[in-house]
Amino acid sequence: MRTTPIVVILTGSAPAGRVRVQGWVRTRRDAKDFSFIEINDGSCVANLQIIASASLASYAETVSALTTGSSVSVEGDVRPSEGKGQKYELLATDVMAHGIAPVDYPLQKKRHTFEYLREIAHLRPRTNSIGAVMRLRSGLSFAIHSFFKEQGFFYIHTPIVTTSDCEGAGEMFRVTTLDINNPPRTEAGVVDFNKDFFGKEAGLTVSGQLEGEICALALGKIYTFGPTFRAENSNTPRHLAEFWMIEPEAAFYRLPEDMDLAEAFVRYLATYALDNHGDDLAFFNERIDQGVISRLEGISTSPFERVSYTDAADILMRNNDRFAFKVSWGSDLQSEHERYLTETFFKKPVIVYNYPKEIKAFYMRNNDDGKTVAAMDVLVPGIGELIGGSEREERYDMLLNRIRDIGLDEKNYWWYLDLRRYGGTPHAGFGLGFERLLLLATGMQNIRDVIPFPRYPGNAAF
RNA sequence: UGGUCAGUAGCUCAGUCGGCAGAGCAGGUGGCUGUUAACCACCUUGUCGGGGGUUCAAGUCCCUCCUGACCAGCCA
Repeated sequence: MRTTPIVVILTGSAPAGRVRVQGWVRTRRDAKDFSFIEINDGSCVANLQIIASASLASYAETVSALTTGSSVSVEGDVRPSEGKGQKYELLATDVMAHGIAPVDYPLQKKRHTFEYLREIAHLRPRTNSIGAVMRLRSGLSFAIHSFFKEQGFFYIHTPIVTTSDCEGAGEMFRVTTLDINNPPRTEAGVVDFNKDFFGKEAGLTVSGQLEGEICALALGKIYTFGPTFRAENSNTPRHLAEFWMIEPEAAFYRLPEDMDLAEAFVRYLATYALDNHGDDLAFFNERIDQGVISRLEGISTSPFERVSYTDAADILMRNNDRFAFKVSWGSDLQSEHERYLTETFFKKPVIVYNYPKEIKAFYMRNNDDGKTVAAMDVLVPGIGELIGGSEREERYDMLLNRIRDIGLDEKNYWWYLDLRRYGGTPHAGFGLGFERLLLLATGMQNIRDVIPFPRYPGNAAF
């Protein structure tokens, strides 16, 4: 007999008839002549209630031995529930245990802290919260591809191992096959990376942007969606050492089109979550964050605020008395400033654009005012920076001067400069941190709980 | 990495002024029975994060180390 997912049974317009379900026991309650068994198979947040009669052949040996966490196959007939709280239930004709969980099963029938669940990452996907996160994560991953396909973007695979550092994006993890206890050295005594596997220093990518630009200047519109690594000693609820980033890049786009794309993208994903993950969102709204659905509805329906850095700085300077760090034109926006703009002043997602060039990366396009670059950040309530993007400097001389001005070695960027020499075009793109999007979509507080196996300083178990 | 707070039973936590180690849940036994984190009664469970110090006496005060969370920085 084929197995029926619990989500299919519970969302059916009529009882599903004779079925087999397979999953894990959440709880068992014994009545006089039968037991209630609630099982969850991961297909949805809801459990299926099983009625296991004491007259079953397997009752004494199997049913009465079932504990929270045990795995079972159950066959029976779906029928309308006699009790309150569920539409259907399964009257079992056979209950078979695959594995009985001993009494030291770490997940109890009660609320656990997320800190505790991180210590048992091999079992936490069986919880309602993490299960819902992972289903939504899967759904939004699919939606990302749908959006870009609909918009005519091609999915590009940029390298994980790289020898180019996207300057300013962060510290890289080193990739090497050298013997770290006895590396080859040059006559000067420094480690000789010419003898390393790739013939030079290599690391894990901190961004696919530079390679993305290569492909955009051939295919027009592209995006990447892959793992990204930052070896920063960051200890916050918003940072991971390994995270997934979406980076679209489009030839002939300028900053306004880039902002339009970012806004349409976030709105599409919010709408997708509301339309396709209502049950999981209802769970988050009830148990995690009572504002999450209304926030997604706001994103889905109302335009983002757009404000230039200069105007944003004016707003902040008028309220300087409320900040620990006072704002003046040219200062970088601190977390408290970003959150004031999006959470207090505008109370919705805000796109800040045209930042002072001194506080932004070398590849961003200089504006004609000589002071600012065509950069933009999308700030959202509760998180701060969700997206960072820019129009790229496509003018060869301007880019070369910028590289020299800030002391980078132009030889390391020869191919990046070549793109400007051979048929360069205006182009723009941005990076969106997938886990930060999931924080927004779930209302979860810590980024370590929206990825199955989080990596952060001191932690890469599992 | 800096700042703040925390670490007590398997889990979630209380523990007052330094004076016998506690509750709920989980687990066990019995009862009840269409339950919903089932319910009722009784019972079991401790390296009070590690080390050192002060004291007649330390979960409690001091020093130190470890671990975690939050805030800040780095950014997505």
